[in-house]
Amino acid sequence: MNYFKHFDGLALSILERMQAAGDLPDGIDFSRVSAGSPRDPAHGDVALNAAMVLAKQAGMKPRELATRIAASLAQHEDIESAEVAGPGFINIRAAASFWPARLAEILAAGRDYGASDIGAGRTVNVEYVSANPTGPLHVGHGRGAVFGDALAALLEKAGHTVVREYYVNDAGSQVDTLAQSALLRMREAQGEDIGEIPEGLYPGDYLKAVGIALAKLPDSEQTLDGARTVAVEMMMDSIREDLAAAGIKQDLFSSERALVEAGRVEAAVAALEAKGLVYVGVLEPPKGKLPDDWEARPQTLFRASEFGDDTDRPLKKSDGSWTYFATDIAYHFDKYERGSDTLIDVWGADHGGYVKRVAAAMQALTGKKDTLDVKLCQLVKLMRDGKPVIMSKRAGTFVTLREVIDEVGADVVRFMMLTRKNDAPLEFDLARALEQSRDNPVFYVQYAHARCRSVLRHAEEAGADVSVAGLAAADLGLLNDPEETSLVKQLASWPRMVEQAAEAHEPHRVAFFLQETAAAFHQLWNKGREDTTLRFIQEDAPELTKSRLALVSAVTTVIGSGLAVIGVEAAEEM
RNA sequence: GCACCCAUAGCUCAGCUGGAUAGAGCGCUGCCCUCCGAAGGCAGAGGUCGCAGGUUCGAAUCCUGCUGGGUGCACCA
Repeated sequence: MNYFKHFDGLALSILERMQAAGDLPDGIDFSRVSAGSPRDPAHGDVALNAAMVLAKQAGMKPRELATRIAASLAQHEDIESAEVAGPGFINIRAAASFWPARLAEILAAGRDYGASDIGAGRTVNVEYVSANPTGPLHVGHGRGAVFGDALAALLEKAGHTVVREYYVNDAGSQVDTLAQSALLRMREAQGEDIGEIPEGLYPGDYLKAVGIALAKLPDSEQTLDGARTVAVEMMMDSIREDLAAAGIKQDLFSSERALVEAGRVEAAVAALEAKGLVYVGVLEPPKGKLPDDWEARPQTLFRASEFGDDTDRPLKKSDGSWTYFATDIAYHFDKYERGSDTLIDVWGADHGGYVKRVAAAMQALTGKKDTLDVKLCQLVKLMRDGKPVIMSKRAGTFVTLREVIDEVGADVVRFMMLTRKNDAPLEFDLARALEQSRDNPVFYVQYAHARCRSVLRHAEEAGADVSVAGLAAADLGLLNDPEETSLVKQLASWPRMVEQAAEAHEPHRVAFFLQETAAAFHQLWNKGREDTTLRFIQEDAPELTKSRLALVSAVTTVIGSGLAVIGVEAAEEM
């Protein structure tokens, strides 16, 4: 249960009753009424803004209205008190039984705790990674991969049906370059001295294996077409291995080539044409510094500027073939027509300039403004002990995702990639990621979980029943220390976190929530060092011990549930 | 020149879609191991939320204009 929504609902039903009784005018807008947490926990458990938001429409003073709402709220069995404070806040204190009930809920739900139905089964398509099949994944791809994967899991937890998709750019000139590079490696494999790899071809050693494979094929398949197929297949295999090593799961690998061959581009452009949004024209030269080879020429254009883009955009190249943009329109339209009403693309920040035109095309085709949400991931700066790791594609020393995973492990990579919001650059320090200290968020969260497990093991050795069923039988009302209640509140806010992070498409919030939860637990733990009556295991008080073990168990549940969204294993021991 | 993103403690960053006295970590100062894991925790110092306006009961958050940084800017993918 999202308990904020619960109290929100209580308030709304009171407001509706007041309206029915004529105490509030009809047609009043309740949509801005919402429950939040009070700045100071001493104020109560939940703060309600209803009176301040509605005062003007109701023609009443905020505090006056608040007093009346509060009086009704205080009647409810879940509410111990409702007090008016400040400019018109209603501070609600939940009934004594409320928090133990949340704890019981956590224990009963297990790892599913936090699941929500706000998605209502609607289908969301999350497209991520989609790296060109021309080489191994690098660290930047890794960020998008983790982000997309965690977002997909988050949306699923919030009740959406999710399609996790990878768009394979297996058509176009980059793949031709790949094929040519592979053919060169084939000649190398056949014993020819190929010397330096010419400028414009891919120099990476990873293509040697492709060359060897090509050399084994019959002559009839040692063509550009054959090389294209083999190279893309082998590159995708290696990418899939990298993804598997990172624990990234994708349901669908869509082929650009297949899309083009199925005539989807013509269909999408025809759909735009039917709306009168395609024409042949000459674009203004770009402002500022002009490309050397710029020349005015007539092109087939899409009226992107009518949908918020800066200029109209070409659909055809000068040789008459489709632009990448045209196939991309077709691809996005295809995803939409396959039944996803929301499309999320996870891109590198270097594609930022491309967002508007795709969004424009989607708006033109669907008539809706917000079907597409593009999440741009900023650069990952790889560090070691505070010093940047030198990355250079030219020198062949660029760091692959695989290398980083091999060094620090997939769990660490996944967590670290979510310690910044997607639109901020991320510094990833390889040394710090393995450090066992407060500095290292992955460790800190894992440590909290391991500590909990350790307590439960100790209790079990001492003969306590730490099974979920055993703990559920505990008298959870015995947990009345403020530190304990505040930890329960933290745990109980997980369902709301899931909903908010899912709505905002921001999986990093889960990583921060986990750190806060871990901190709340470590805090309580250390309280027990100073005040022995606060320790979880009280030998002379088995009932109290049981209820405290239930709390500890709930901590493992919530941390485990959060880590599952990120795709990180919860540690039993460190 | 234009578009998008960013600007919050000395440093690295959160900030619940507009709420009350803006929060963590690192660093600094002083503390806490006879103990279920000190691989942790407590307390203190540290802020004109880049600047200037605007919107309203209320702005770090929304709008406008600046300043400073990042990214990208015919037909490439």
